[in-house]
Amino acid sequence: MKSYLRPFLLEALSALNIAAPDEITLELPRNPEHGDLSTNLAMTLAKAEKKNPRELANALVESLKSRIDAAVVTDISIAGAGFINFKFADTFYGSRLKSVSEAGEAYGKNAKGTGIRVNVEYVSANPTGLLHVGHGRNAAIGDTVANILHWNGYDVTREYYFNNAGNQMNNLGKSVHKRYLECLDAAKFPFPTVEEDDSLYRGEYITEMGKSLADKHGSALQEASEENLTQCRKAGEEWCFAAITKTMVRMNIRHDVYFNEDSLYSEGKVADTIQKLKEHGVAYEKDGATWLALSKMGMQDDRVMIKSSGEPTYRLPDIAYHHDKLARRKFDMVVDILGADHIATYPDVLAAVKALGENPEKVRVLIYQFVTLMHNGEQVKMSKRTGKAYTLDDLLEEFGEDVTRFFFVMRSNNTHLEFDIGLASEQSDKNPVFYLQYAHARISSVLRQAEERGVTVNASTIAGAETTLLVHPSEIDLLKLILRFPETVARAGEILEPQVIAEFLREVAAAFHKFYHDCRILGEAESLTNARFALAFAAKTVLRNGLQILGISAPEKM
RNA sequence: GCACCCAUAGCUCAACUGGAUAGAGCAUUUGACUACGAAUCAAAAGGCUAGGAGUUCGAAUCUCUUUGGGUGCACCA
Repeated sequence: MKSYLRPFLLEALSALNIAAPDEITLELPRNPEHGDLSTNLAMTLAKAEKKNPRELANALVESLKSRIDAAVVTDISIAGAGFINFKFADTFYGSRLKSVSEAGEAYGKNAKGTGIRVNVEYVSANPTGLLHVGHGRNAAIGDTVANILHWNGYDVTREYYFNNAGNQMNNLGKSVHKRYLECLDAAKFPFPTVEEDDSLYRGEYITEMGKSLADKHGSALQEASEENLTQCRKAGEEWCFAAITKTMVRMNIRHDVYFNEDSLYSEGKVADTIQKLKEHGVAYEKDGATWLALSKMGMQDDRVMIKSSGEPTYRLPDIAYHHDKLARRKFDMVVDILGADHIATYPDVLAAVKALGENPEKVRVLIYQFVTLMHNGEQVKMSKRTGKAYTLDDLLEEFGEDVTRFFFVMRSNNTHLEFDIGLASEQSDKNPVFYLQYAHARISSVLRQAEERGVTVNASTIAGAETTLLVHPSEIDLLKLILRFPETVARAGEILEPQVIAEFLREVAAAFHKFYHDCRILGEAESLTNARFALAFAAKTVLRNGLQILGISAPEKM
């Protein structure tokens, strides 16, 4: 609809000698009495043109009426302070249904991002343990955003920044070694309590690793030498990596690139970065440490990049990593998915990237708020002390990948997410995932029955259908939604919010259920049945494609 | 103490980045299966968008401020 009107609006503007604004906003009015689309063009231009908005609107409407086919747009009117409202003919929607069958599995895609290489980095959990619930939201958002960008035509690389260097990894090695010792002789080498050493990892998986090392090597690794600790660390890293990828696969997620942090060191990129920062005058030495001069870049305090001990802080490899993505690998756009606890860290990195001559606007940082697990109205606490926490695997085990993924993206990124365990396990109308899937299964069921009656419904059904027969309000509502899918994908691609897709699909499902309730499909006159087959098939296409973007299955039966 | 995020129906959240009468789901109440899946549909009720001031044709949205939550403020990541 919008794409139908835009050219006419541009023509009308130029006929009136008015420069077109960058963006012509066309909106769906909340109130259906205001027509099917509306624009505030006259109001936004009134000031610059020094005209009364309504006067301007009048001129525009006159000009539009002479250009637009009255059989397609049945009414163009002015309302309120100067809104121009458009009313489309009911038959217009049906006539556009062909676009669904022509595109098929690609319906909803656009080519906006053609030729633009984008790197989406998500999950990126340290290989020091199992993925927990928070990582789940990161994973679901990241993967869905990657899908959304793909549907917008971008050339997408899915990347996992594998944080396998640094202090946390050493702590992992130490923890495994202590468990290993405990396994050899618990009396002689008791595992330290939290009070004694709070840097240790305490999950059961550490004990498991210690045990397997003890089985394999006996007492050979007993000495806490660097060599032995390295071996423990390696074993821990491998174990965690295997566990993490397994969880990802289960969630229907496959990264294209696992970028190892330690490669930044081994390939000299960290050293190179610090060198370049110094050349640009934004790094200096003080008190035996190397600092990033953020105060020179309009920020408050300088921060340490290399500690006086010689170890880098997280900041330095992060800068090197982003510089690598932009300068060496030349991505046109870089998307980072970060939890709210990292909100204060990325401006440093962006400032440094800018100092290195790259455009920080190429980096889009998506911050998501935390997840609280709720059960019977009470918060499920996670315990650091015992190392026991609800893992992502637990959720997948209990609810399956569809429900888990959906719950993580059904709220906008920037709102706290309540993951209601009771609701997720409910296989009923309360559970929004089933609502969507049920609509898809219901359509599938009808199409199966058509098949039994010797009618195969497919894309050519739409091409051959008499769509002018689709005039029931429920049919029109469903048609409108189906046709809005491409612009919804485009919008999701602009704001990078998966929730937009989830909410849209809920609307489509609701419109289908209502249509199904109000209008019979089977057993009507052949032409009407066929038209409704076409509509149902189009709805199924939208649901299937949309669910695919969310990484959720579209079942034929439930 | 300083910075960032948030506050919308009883609960969980929307509101197309400034548009017209703020919308959904759940919960509550009440209706609809002798025809395609009732995991569905329909109806009712529910609001001074936390409080206050400002910006303009127009504010839940932008600015300031008060209150009440979250997060971060290391030579941790």
